[in-house]
Amino acid sequence: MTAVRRERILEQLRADGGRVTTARRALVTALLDADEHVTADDLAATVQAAHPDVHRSTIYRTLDALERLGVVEHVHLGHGRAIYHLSDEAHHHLVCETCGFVVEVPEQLFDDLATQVRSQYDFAIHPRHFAIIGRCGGCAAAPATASG
Amino acid sequence: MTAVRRERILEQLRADGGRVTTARRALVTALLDADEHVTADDLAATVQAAHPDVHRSTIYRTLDALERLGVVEHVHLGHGRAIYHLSDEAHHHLVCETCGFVVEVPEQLFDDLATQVRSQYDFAIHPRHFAIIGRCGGCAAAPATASG
DNA sequence: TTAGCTGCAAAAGGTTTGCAAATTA
DNA sequence: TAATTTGCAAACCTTTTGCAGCTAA
Repeated sequence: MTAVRRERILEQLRADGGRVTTARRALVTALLDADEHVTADDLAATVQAAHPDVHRSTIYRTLDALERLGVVEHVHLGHGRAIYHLSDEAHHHLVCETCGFVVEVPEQLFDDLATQVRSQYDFAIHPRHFAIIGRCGGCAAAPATASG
Repeated sequence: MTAVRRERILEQLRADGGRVTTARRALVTALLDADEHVTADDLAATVQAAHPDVHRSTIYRTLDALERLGVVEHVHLGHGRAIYHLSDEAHHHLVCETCGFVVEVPEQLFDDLATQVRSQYDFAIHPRHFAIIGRCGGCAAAPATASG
C-alpha cells in the first residue's frame, strides 16, 4: 500500500512538469517509511544509506518541491531545526522545553481557538507550522533549561 | 517613567552579580524604546547608532542575561529569526504567512486550550515561545508564499 | 583586586544558491 | 531536444564561542 502512495506522489511530481529521479524516488520512500518527526538530516541519512551520492541540497530542493505540491509540510520544533512529514498526517506538536519530548495532538483541539481568532481578529490560524512549547508531566517538577 | 523602569532593570542585573556597562545600558534603553517585534539585529542597530563599537555578540550575550533574569523573552517568528520583548508585555503572536503582518493577541485566548491540554495530555503549554502561523484577513484571497 | 564584560575573529548549524554536467520526458 | 535535476562547493544568516584585554564594583 505504501507502494501505491509512493507512485501517486511521484505522479504528482510528473503532473507538475517535474521529473522523477532516483533521488526523488528514494526521498519519497524515506518519507513514507519514516517515523514522525524526521529532520532533513534524518531523511538525508536514510536516502544516503541506499544512494550515497545524493546530496543534502537535493534533499532540501525535493522537499521544497513536495511542499509546493502540498504533499509534505515542515514544522519548526525549536532553534533552527525543522521536521518534515506528509500533509495527510497533520497534527500539532507540543514540545517539552525541558526534555524535548514531542506530544502529538489532534487538530480539533484548536478548533475553538481558531473560531475565536477568526471572528475577533480576522485571522485564519494554521498553527501547524510551529510547535507549541511547554512542559511535559514528567518534567513538571524539574527546572527548565533548553527551549530554543 | 521609562527611566525608572530602566534603572529597575539595571538594578536587577547588579543584584544578580552582574555589571552595568555602557553596552548594557544602551541595550536596555533600546528595549524600552522599541516597538514590538524587534530582532537582535534591530536592537544592535539601535544600540550602535549611539555606540558604534558595541558588537553583536554583546547584544546576544546581554539579551541572554536579561532572559535568564526573566526581564525579556524571545519568540520565533519564522526561519531562524527571533524577536525580543520585555516579559511584562507578554502576549501571543499570529503571523500572516503571506504578508508577514503580526497580530498580537492576549494570553487568555489560550486558556481553554491550555486547560484541555493539561487534563488530556498532562502537558503544560507555554505557547508564547513560537508564533502561530496563518493568514490575515487582507491576504485571505491571495495565494500563500512566504512562511518559514 | 577580581569577577564579570567586551570586541574581535572564527565557527557552528541549518539551509540556500550558482554552475556546469547529467538526466528525464 | 529541451527543460529539469543533480552534485559540488561556496555562501548565507542568525547565533555562539574562545580568548585576551578592559572595567565595574
